[in-house]
Amino acid sequence: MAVTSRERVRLAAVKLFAAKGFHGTGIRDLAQEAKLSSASLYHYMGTKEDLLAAIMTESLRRLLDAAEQACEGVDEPAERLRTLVELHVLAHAVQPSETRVVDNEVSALSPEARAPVVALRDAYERLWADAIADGVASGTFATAHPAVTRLALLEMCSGVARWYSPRGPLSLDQLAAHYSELAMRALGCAFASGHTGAGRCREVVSRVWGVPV
Amino acid sequence: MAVTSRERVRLAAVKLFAAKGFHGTGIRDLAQEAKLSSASLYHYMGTKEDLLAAIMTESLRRLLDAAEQACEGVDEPAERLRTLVELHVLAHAVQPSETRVVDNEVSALSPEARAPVVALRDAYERLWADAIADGVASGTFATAHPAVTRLALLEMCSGVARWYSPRGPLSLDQLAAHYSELAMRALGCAFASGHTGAGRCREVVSRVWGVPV
DNA sequence: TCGACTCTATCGATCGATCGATCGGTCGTC
DNA sequence: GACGACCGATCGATCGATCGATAGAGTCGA
Repeated sequence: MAVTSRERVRLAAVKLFAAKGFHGTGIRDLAQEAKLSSASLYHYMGTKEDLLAAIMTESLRRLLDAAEQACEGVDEPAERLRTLVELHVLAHAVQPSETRVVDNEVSALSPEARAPVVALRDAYERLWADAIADGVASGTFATAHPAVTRLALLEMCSGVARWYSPRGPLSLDQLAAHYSELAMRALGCAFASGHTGAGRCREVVSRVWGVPV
Repeated sequence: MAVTSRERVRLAAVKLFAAKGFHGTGIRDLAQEAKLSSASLYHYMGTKEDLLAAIMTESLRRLLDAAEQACEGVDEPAERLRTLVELHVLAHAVQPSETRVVDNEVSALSPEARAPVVALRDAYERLWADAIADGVASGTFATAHPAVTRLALLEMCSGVARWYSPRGPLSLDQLAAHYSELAMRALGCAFASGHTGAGRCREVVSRVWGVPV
């Protein structure tokens, strides 16, 4: 069989949790989407909350790995932040459902299940914080409140998952380049040296998420 | 009585819908928060969905009115966008629950209830689109994809409701000024003429939402 | 080669709990 | 005595989850 039942359950959950929310999605909705009975679902998962937590940690784990791979050897802070922005935007554009679940359903988790998810999220945001702090320290970036700027840029980039459509006028490359330009400008770094890492981001996204970019 | 039951129901709904989502909030949760029985709730509202729709339309109506008031007589595009950004950020900072419900729970509405909400949202975004288009036309702004930039800035500003705390290091004034600066930079308009409308935004927010700013 | 046995994948039926909503009331106040 | 405010009890529906069962594929000793 090309797609296992286990994979169908996961895909169904990502799709429905993103579209209707965790609490808005019933076990029977999940079963119908995965073409299984509601009882069979429990052969592949623990509780509904376990399923959500697994999706979130796996998705964040992938994003964190991808970001670390893409940044490897990129020392110049502006270049590193460009890479982070482009990777984030590409990930949110090619996996909007997954990223929407991660971004919107954290509050549906119990405190115990939430902790590891928040830890992964913090580790990921640390990459952004370090790149911005390095850029500020070296004089490349000029921003009065680096932490606020980081949050603003992250929210800006995550928003892509809420509206981007591949049928729209922008290609993924154009989208990533535009956001990277917005971020550089916001950081007072409009005339940064030529950016050469876009291809590497595409390659990492393609490999980590297994989709053509 | 200082606070009517009707107001308590509304406040309870905003608080709980923002914290746990529409589907994650039960009628009994609402009743407990509003200090009423679940039966009495229905003396003040229609269905649970009616309550959500009323909160969303009222909240968006207020935001749209406030934006129109704040922009009245502001002709210079950069100045107009600054005003919109500051108003949006202030509104999201002082009313995070309301704005989170508006931003996150649209998909919980049935198509019939959703239409007027989306129409209001579109009218509001039109103000942003016009300001950006005017600025691009007059050469004040430089952006390759105005529509994408508008979405990026809107998501960036709306994100404030997800993290801002008045106990943090930034005052509301500093927050609004910083976001307005980020937006101007992103639009390639870093050296815009002195901004004088911050006081007007504070006044409008204070009046429309009835809170001290 | 053949039964006996095990394991995986799946299901219909159903559990107790909770859901949103409604009923027929009881208060106090004007 | 009419009315607005409010509630205990309860409705049918749906919730997440579990039950015992079955069909089929693989395993293994005789």
